[in-house]
Amino acid sequence: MARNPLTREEVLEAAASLVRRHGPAALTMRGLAADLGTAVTSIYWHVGNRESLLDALVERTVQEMGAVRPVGRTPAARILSVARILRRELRGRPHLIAMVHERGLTERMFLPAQQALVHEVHAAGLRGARAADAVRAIQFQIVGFLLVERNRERSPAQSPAEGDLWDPATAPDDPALARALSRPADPERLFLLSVRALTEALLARPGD
Amino acid sequence: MARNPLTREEVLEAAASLVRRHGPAALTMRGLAADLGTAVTSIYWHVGNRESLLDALVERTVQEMGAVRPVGRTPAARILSVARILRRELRGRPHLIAMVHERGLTERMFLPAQQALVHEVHAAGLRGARAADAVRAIQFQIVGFLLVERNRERSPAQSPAEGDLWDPATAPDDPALARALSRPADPERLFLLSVRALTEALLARPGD
DNA sequence: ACCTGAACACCGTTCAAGT
DNA sequence: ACCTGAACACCGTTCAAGT
Repeated sequence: MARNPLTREEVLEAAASLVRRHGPAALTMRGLAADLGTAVTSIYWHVGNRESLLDALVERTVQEMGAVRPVGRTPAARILSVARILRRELRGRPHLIAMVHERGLTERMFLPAQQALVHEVHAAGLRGARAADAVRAIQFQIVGFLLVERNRERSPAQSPAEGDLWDPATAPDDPALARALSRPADPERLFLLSVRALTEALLARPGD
Repeated sequence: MARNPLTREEVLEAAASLVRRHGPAALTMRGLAADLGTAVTSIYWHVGNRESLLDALVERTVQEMGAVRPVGRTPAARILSVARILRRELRGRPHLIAMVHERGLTERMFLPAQQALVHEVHAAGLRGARAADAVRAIQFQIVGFLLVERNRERSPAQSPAEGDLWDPATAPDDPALARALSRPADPERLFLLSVRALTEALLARPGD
């Protein structure tokens, strides 16, 4: 029955794996103890309580999102690459990202990306308060889009579906638009299109 | 001890009030029963169980978000007014909106707004797939921004704070930018600025 | 320093019984 | 048709006791 002494790291690892696979609701202290083959109360010795266990998982996730390396020739292209990188990272950890969001740490998670954006906006020639606005607008745009997209994926069958509302009868004067809106959106395309449009408007804007 | 017979509507009202004030975690079946002065089990007769009670609250919220009346002279102005209206509505029900989001119904909640956006984009001269893209990009932008903003508000003291990262030592070549980023963002200003910039880029873009 | 089982207060839910 | 209390299985957490 002897087993290596339990470590905090083991607890976190098992908990993270549980959350990754089945979401935070599936993480019960008793279930986790069963997974680890220890008494429930041992876990408390290592991580305090459930709340601080979740905090630790969130903290881990925030750290993991730290690396952002923009690529591309122009500032606009490099900004777009930041968007692309963030999208990929986010989509790999849906439950953990949701937990970061619930805890109000979404912004902190994106600070490294913000630094990258500052650099690019600066390279594009923006300065001062105008540069700050551009950085924040793009940051909000990227993060916001990804939150909406995640929601859409997890979403149950929608009723009424977008399609039901946009059949030709509702918009008789533009069947192509009705058709486009009744098809599911391609999120990646829409994402890149949106970031590109916003970036263009923000970088092009001259001083007033 | 006689009291009017409990109704489903009463249960929903009491539950909604509880959630509005203290969030969904504060809604326990036993606590709700105590508020209503009935046995816990009566509630089950009226609403099934906790899950479907929450579903009903969410459904209510989605319905309440139905009315959108754009105002303004130009399509761009009217789109901005839609954004403004949505922002106000959302901010009045933070907990309920979070629940809508958790249930993956954010999109459905915004269908009326989508219809309004279609109308405006159409008035601005966009047609077909291009119009559909513009509508969706703006919709994602608005919804996403509001989700991020809500997160920021609920957020605990951030460490490191934005300010810590953007002190003059970090960005020595643009003190005005460092200063701007170390001040808290003004969300309303940033929101309107972002929507305006994106709308401008999307409406101005000619066919290719 | 680390682990354990027993116990506590709290959940949501079911059910048989009442009127 | 509507309400009730008792009971069940499940939580997170504490604590005194072990090694």
